[in-house]
Amino acid sequence: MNEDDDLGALCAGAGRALAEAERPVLEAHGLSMWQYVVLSALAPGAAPSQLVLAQQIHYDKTRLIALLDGLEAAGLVSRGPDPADRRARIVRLTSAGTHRHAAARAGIRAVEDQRLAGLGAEERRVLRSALAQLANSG
Amino acid sequence: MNEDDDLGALCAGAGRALAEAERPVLEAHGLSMWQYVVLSALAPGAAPSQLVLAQQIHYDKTRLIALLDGLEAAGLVSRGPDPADRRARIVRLTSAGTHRHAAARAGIRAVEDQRLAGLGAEERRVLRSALAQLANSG
DNA sequence: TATTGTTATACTCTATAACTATA
DNA sequence: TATAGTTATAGAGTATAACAATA
Repeated sequence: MNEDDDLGALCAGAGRALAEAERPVLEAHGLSMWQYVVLSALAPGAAPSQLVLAQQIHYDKTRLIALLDGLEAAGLVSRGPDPADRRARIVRLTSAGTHRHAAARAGIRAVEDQRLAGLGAEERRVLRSALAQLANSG
Repeated sequence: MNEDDDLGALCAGAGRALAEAERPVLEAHGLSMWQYVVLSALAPGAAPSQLVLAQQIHYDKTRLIALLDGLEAAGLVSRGPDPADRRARIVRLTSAGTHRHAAARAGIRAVEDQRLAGLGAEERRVLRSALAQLANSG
C-alpha cells in the first residue's frame, strides 16, 4: 500500500498533514503560514530585496507587499532603502521578529519530531536529503 | 543547508518541483492534475460514491461534480446508480480510463525515477515509507 | 529602455448556503 | 430529520496589466 502511490501524491499528503498539524502552532504564535515562511527566509540573517525574497519563497511579488505590510505593522520586519539601488527596498528581521520566529520554530520542530516518531537518525537524514534533492532537481 | 529547513518546507518544495515536472507529462496525455488524481484513486478497481471519492482525494464534493462531468464526457469514467442507496452514484473507471491512467502513470514514473537518480533502492524505500507515515499520522 | 515597488483589475480556485431526491 | 448529489453564490487566493521612481 506504498509502492502503488505516486511520489508526488506522497509528498502532497505529507505536506498537507504537516501543514494541518502546524497551523494551530503558528496561530498560537500569531502567524500565518506565509508569514512564517517569510520569517524563516530572513532568519539566517539574509537581507534581500522584496523581489529576491518573493522568488526565494515562490510567492508573487505583488502579494508579498501586503504580507510585508502586515509583518512590518506587527514590528517583526523592517523595510529599508538599498544604498546600491534606490528603487529597491531591503527587508530585514527585527529583533522581535527574530524572537517570534525562534519561538514558532521550536513549536514546529516539536510537531515534526512527534510525527517522525519511530524513525532513526539515519532514516531521518535520508528523508531530508532525498526531499532536498527532489526540491532542487528542477 | 539541510538541517536548517523545516520538514514542511522540504515537503512543499519537493511536491512543487515534482508537480511542475509532471504537468507537461499529464498535458501530453490530456489530463489535469486533479483529473489524474481521480483516475489514480479509481485505478485499483475501487467503485466509491462521489462523496467517499471526494474525501479520499481531499477534494471538495461540490467541485468534484464538474471534474467528473469532464471525465465522463471524455469517456474515462462512468457514473452508475448504487443499488443499496438510490441517492448515491457509484464512480468507476471505464476501460478507456484504465488505459489512459496507465499511460499517464508510466510517464509520471519516468519523471520520478529521473528525479531520484543517485538514490539506492533502500534509500527510496525509506523515503516512501517515511512520507507515508507523515501523511497518515494525522 | 528596462527594472523595483506599487496599485488596480480580472481571473481562478475554493468554500458556503440552498435545493431535490432519497433515506 | 438527515444525507447524496447538485446548483448558485460569495469569498479567498492568484495572476495580469498599468503606473511612478529609478537604473
